[in-house]
Amino acid sequence: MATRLAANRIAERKLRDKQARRAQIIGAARRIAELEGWPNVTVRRLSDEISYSQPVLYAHFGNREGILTAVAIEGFQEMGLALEKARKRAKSGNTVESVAAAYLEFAASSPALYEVMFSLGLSVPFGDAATPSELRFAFSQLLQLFQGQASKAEVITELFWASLHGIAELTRTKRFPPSRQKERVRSLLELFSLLRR
Amino acid sequence: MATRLAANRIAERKLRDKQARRAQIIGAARRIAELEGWPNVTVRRLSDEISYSQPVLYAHFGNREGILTAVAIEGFQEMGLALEKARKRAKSGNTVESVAAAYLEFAASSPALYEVMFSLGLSVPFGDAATPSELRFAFSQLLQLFQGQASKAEVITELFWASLHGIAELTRTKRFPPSRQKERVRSLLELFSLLRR
DNA sequence: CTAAAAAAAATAGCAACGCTAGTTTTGATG
DNA sequence: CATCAAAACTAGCGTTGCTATTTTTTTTAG
Repeated sequence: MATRLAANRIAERKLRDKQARRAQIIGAARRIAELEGWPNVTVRRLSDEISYSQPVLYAHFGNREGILTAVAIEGFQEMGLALEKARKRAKSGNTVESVAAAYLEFAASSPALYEVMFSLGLSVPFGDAATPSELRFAFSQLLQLFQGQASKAEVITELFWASLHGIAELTRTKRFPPSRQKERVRSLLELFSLLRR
Repeated sequence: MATRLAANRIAERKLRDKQARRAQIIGAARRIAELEGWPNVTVRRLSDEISYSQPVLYAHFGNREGILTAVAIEGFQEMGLALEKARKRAKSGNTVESVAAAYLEFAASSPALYEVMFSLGLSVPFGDAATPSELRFAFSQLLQLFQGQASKAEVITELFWASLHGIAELTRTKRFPPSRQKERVRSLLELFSLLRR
C-alpha cells in the first residue's frame, strides 16, 4: 500500500505548515510589541497579521498568555546564545565583563522582548524540574562565570544576575538616567572582581 | 454676612469628603490587587467596592492608569518611610544591612504594591524635575548609606538599588528559590562592605 | 471519480472591559 | 420656595479575550 507513505508525507507537511504559522504568530507578536507595546498585541490584530481567523490562534496557543509565553521562551533562548557567544569570545579574565555587556545590550536592544521575559507572573517557576530548558541554558551561561570560586557559585551567580536585571529594568523603566550607564557597569565589574581575590 | 463663613465650611467639608473617597478608592485597589492580582482591579469593581458609579472614579483619577499611579506613589512614600526607619534604628556600621533587609521585607510583604511601583512604563521619569517627591525621598534614603565614600555615591547607590530590585523582582516572579534568600543577602552585604575599605 | 468522514477554518456572538455623552438628582443660594 | 450649579447616575459605544456553531476544505475509501 502506497497510501501509508502518502499519509506520512501529508502529516509531515501539515506539521511543517503548523510550525511555520506558529513562527509567524510569534514573529508578529514580537514585531508589534517592539514597535507599539504589548497592549497593542491583541489576538485580533495577530489574526489579521497572519490572515487567519482568531480561533486558529487559540488552536495553537490556548490563550493570549500562551503566545506571550512562547515569545518569552524564544527570548531566553536568544539571550542564552548571546551570552554564550560573549563568553566564548572574551579573552580569559574578561569573561565577566564581556557577558555583562552582552546581557545589558540584549535587554536594551529588545526592551519589549526583555519585558515579557520577566513579566509573566504565573508560569515558569525556576528551580523546578519543569523549568524550560531555554531558561536553564541562559542561567548556566552566568553560572559558568563563577565556577570554582571561593564562595558558593550559585549564590554569586544569582547576585550577579539580580544586579544585571536590576540595572536593565530600572533603565528600561526610566528610573536610571542613561548618562551614567557606563560608570554603573564599571562599578559593577569592579565589585564582582573583588570576589576573585 | 455669615454666608461667606458657611460657604467656607461647606467647601472644606466637600474637600474632606473628596479626599476620603480618594483614599477609599486607593485602598480598595491595593486590597484587591494584593488578594487577586492587578487584572482584577477593574474600574467597575472599584466602583462597586466604594458604592459609587463609574464616572465618579474618572472624575477623581482621569483613567484607570491614574489610579494605579496613585497607588504606586503611595507605595514609594511608604517604602521611603520604612527605609528611613530602618536606617535610623540601625547601630552605626549596620545601616546598610538594616536598610537592605527593610527593602526586601517591604517588597516581599506587599508584592502587588511593589509590582505596580515599577511596572508603570510611561509616567514618572526620574532624573527629571517632575519626579514626584515620594520617589526622591525613597531614593535619598539609599543615597545616604554611601555618602562620603571613595567612589561616587550616586553610582554606588544606583548599583545597590539595582541589586535589591533585582533580588526582589526575581524572587517575586519565582526565578529565585526562596530557600537561598538569606545567603543571597549575606553575599550582597559582603560585596558592598568591600567598598568601604 | 465520487461520496462519506475527518480535519481545519470562518462566522458570529457572549461577557467584560475602559471610557463618556446625556440625563437626573442633590444641595447650596438668593 | 424657586433657581441654578454641582454631583451622581443611567445607558451605551467600541474593543477585548474567548468559544459554540456552522461552513469549507482536505483526506479517505469504495
